[in-house]
Amino acid sequence: MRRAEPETRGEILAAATRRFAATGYRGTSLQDIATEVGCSKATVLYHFANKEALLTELMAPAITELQALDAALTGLTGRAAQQTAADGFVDLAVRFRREIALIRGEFPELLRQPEFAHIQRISERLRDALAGNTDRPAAQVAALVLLAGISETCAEFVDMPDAELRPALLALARRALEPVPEHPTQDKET
Amino acid sequence: MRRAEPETRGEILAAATRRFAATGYRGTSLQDIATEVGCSKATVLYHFANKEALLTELMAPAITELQALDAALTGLTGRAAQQTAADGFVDLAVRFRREIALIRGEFPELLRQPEFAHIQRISERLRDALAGNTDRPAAQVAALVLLAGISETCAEFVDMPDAELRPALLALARRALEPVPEHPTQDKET
DNA sequence: TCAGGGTCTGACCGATCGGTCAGGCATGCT
DNA sequence: AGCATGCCTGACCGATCGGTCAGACCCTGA
Repeated sequence: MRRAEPETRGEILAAATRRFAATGYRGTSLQDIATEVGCSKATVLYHFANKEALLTELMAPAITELQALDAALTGLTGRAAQQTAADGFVDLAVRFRREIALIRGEFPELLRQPEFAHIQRISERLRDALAGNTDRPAAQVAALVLLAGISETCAEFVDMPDAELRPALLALARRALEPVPEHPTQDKET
Repeated sequence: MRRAEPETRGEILAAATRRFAATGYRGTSLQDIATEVGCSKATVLYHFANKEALLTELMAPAITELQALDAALTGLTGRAAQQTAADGFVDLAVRFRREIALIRGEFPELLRQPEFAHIQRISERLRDALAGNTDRPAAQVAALVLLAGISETCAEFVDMPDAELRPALLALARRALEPVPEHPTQDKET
């Protein structure tokens, strides 16, 4: 199966995207991807060092922007952190719906691997920000429900237009988030 | 490793619960369970027909109550359906936190198997009820965010006392759910 | 004493997984 | 022509998976 142009790499990426989205990362074998492309499994491993390299390349843009959101969050507290986190996360989730769908359900498990430890930490900071940097259980619960729920919903509604999905999520987040005081922990006002 | 009393079966169930909760259903091998119990893999398969039978036995009580909630939903529409679904689902999610944690993340995949097709249908009806039986995207989005978010949150906060978790989730659900007209489909007013 | 049934096990099976490797083929440079 | 290089492949590897099976062990009842 000789190919005229060296587009194989791109085709592998595209096929991997489809298969990961359909059956998950763990549920997709290199053979599955190779079959969909129409090449051999060895060819897939010629273009990518291993299965994980495929996933990381697919997720790279999303991770970059997630880190940017995390950076934008530093220094913010209370309501400001809450709103920045909510708006920023909804935006990311909507735009990177496909990427979220790729690792659907396998998020907790993938995060446990050391390579993704920093993402784990980012998502924790995101949760704290959404909770307005409060330890109050109700705020933590609301923050986690939103984070997890928005991710899953975006993965589920891959075909809904951005213009419908985004405002619906933003409105929901505004309704759901508990208002918090401006200086939450041990607040004395500066 | 002879055992004095025939408690092996129970020990296997307990070990399976711990392992599934720690590394997921797919991420746990029969050998893992056998090692934790201190018996052979063959013994696990002597007491349970196969791996799936272990899971279904673990999930049976939760599934039964989920079906009961589904039954209580029939005939209800609009606000009544919304509130019954929200209260009922929060209650189930809180009480069966451990069971949710067992299949964490693998829900979509497990649902795809024909044995669990009826649960798939129940969760769809639950989502419709939470949305107040409306097709409006905003309502469907809110319903799915709540369903997925509450499940994940309960699985995450396994150690939070019911008395804290339940009211936090109920308050959140009440805030998050869009009010819907009483007779939603083909509505003209509002 | 012996038979039978419940419990448990090691050895084994076929399938599938991610990954390796030596080599084949086409192309383009020298 | 000869050679290097990029692309691709079949054959193969060790590991692990869920599951099977013949038989060993122990207890009980006749």
